[in-house]
Amino acid sequence: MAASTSRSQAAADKRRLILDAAVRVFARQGFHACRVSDIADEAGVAYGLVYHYFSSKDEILDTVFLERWSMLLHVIAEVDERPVAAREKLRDIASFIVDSYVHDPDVMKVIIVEVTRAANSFGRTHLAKIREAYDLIARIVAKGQASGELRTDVSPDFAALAFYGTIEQVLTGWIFELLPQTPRDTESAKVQIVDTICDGLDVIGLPSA
Amino acid sequence: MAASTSRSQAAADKRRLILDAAVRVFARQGFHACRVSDIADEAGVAYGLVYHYFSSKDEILDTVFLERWSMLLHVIAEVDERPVAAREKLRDIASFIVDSYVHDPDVMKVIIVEVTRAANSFGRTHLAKIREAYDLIARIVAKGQASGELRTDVSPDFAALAFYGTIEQVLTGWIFELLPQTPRDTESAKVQIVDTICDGLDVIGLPSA
DNA sequence: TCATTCGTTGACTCGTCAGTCAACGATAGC
DNA sequence: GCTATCGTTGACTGACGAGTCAACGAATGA
Repeated sequence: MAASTSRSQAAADKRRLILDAAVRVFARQGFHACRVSDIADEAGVAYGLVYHYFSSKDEILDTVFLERWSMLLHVIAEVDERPVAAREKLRDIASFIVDSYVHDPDVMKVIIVEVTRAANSFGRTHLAKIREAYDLIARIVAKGQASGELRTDVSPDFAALAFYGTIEQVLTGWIFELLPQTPRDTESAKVQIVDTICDGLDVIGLPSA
Repeated sequence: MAASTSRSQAAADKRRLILDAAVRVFARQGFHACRVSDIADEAGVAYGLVYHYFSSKDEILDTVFLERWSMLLHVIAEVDERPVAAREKLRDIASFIVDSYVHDPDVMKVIIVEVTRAANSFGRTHLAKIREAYDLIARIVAKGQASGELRTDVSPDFAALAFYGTIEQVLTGWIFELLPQTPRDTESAKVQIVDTICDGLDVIGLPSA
């Protein structure tokens, strides 16, 4: 009847339904440990329908990762366009990632645990895409060094690794409940990440206090 | 005849042989992707013998991890005993881990890729053991804060995460060849890790140059 | 020399699960 | 109302691989 209930729209909704169910199942049981039937059950659809919308179990995870990672790359690139200090750019990126986790922990858990931190099995396919993020961050650092904001005795690549590594480690800490994650904690993490990294990168590091 | 060729000694050697072969296979193919028969083939023994020395495929990885991680915990605790500056302690720990990788990349690759960074599947079992390392590092930071060497506006737990996270990210970069790893690179990484983290932790951060 | 022990062998079993497929049924167009 | 389309169903298959087990044989000790 209405356009919103047309054949193709309903199909798109079902696809989304399966995708969202898959995220919950992957987050709960892990990609390898779960069965495709678990995803179908979680979504409330028949087993076969999963294969109507996706060609394989892998493709579901691919889709989940690419959807979100593309968003991240887009945000990093956009932040770098802004005419602000390098430190502020890094703060915005850290904030975006932390907020992404707070807003939807399951998706971030799946991306980190099953792709980013699983470069051996699944991440291998996406290594290039993951690397793009490192490179964009390294570029921000390089610009900061060129403008004299950041010290030059740490390579941009290394700095990007330390920056992203710290963020990922913090999210991992939350995911596995090694670190408290009250709204207060998640908010202060944004500051601590940038403070810790930047006061080691600034030409003259001064404690913020 | 000689004690070195006694029954029990020969058995211990075979066990070691299988363990070393498993490390190579895990590093090459990944824990999930390899078959137990691959390990047997690599070790040059019959399939069944693997199950004579280990009760399951999991137990092999357990053994590999625990052997090396216990060593790491021991070193961290020992370093903390030394009457030196916190920064020097962190430098020694970073050096030990980097040297471990340089000396035997396969073992470190397996531990990081299959256990440390796989907290969802396998690492879950070892979460407590992994956490011990964070806690020991956090204690070093806390002492450094108490003695006035390190700034106090970053929590020890957070600092430990940033420190270890940076190291792990660098090793991961080497493992997946995102980062150059000539002897010169690995040596300079030791310095860069500590510089990056500490000049953000020191009361007054000054570039080392 | 014979018997016992135990390291060693590899073919086999058995459960699991990704992916297939034939059939069903609701909607849309005629 | 009739037919074609296509979303939907779930039982089934085929491959794969962890773990078992019965039998073998080389040291050891009597």
